[in-house]
Amino acid sequence: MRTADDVRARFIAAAGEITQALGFGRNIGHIYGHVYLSARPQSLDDLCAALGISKGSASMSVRQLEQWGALKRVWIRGARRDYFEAGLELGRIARKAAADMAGRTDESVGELLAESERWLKGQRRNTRSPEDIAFLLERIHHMQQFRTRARWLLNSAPVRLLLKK
Amino acid sequence: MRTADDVRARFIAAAGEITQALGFGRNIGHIYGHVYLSARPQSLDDLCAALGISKGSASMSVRQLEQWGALKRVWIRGARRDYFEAGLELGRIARKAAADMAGRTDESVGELLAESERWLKGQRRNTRSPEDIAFLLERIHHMQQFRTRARWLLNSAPVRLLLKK
DNA sequence: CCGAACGTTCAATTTATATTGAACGGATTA
DNA sequence: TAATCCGTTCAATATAAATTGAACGTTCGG
Repeated sequence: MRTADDVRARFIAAAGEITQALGFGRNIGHIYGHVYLSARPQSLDDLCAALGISKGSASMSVRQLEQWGALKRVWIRGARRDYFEAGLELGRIARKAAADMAGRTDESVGELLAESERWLKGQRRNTRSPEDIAFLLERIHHMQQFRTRARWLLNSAPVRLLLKK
Repeated sequence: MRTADDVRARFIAAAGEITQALGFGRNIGHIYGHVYLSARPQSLDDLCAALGISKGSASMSVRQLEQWGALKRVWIRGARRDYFEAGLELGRIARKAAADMAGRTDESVGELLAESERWLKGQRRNTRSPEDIAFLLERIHHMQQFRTRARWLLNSAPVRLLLKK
């Protein structure tokens, strides 16, 4: 490690590996890492030039990062381009990214569980395998309980504390 | 929805979509869903037959699920096959899966940050751009603080409470 | 208006990842 | 010891996802 840019390069590469391992491509991490270590706001073209990525990818990645609060658009007087600087509330960013990931699925699940429960309860009388129905009901309830606890956790004090800032 | 197996099928399909969206393939979710809704322990061949997946995939998936505590091996008297039943401590399972995901990267990051910090501190005197060095140091520290807070959160009481059971 | 500068979109492509299935080795039984 | 039954491994393949880049619409400046 001989220059400040070496520090940047390694940090950015590591950020890319992390976001890749987490299932958002490399570019997301590269972009955030680059802006995070930039003292001045960066334009889309800056990102493309600095990281060697396409404008299309930069545009889409930037939007996702914005939704997480990881990038903020800043307006520079009399400039036509958009500029971005890094959001620094890492906890909140992590929370939004995680919610983004989990949320893709979660909504439909509640409905599925409720519907299954309803049907199973209706079957208890007229089935030839009441034990099986009872077993399934038990499992559905078990799963619903977990979902309740998980929701509670997300609203608990310590979690909120970390994720505010 | 006309039979108990319809309930199973939809549950299993949903589980597969979730694990897929989370970046572990579909089979992981299918397998756990199937065993979770099975009253009796399941063998590898049971899984292959019920889900239409290969033995290789079943073997690998089962191992990962075991590491998360999502499946437990049970021995059945005088049987040569391995049998599996579902672990029901969903919180703990989720935690381990998340740790598995995050942990792939985390270790090396601490080292990278520490090394960067060391180098930057050594440069403060003999550089031509002291402001840039100072800026990078600030960001590195900011990131380290977040990591500290995140670790603290994972050991906090409410999180432990949810994840025990 | 016209032309250039930008950001966005999306089909095509590349890249990464999950999944398969044939080959292998250990263990059990005859 | 040979034959079979199982689970595992890993190179090949199939599948999913990220990334590109050309085409497009909009906005701004001249």
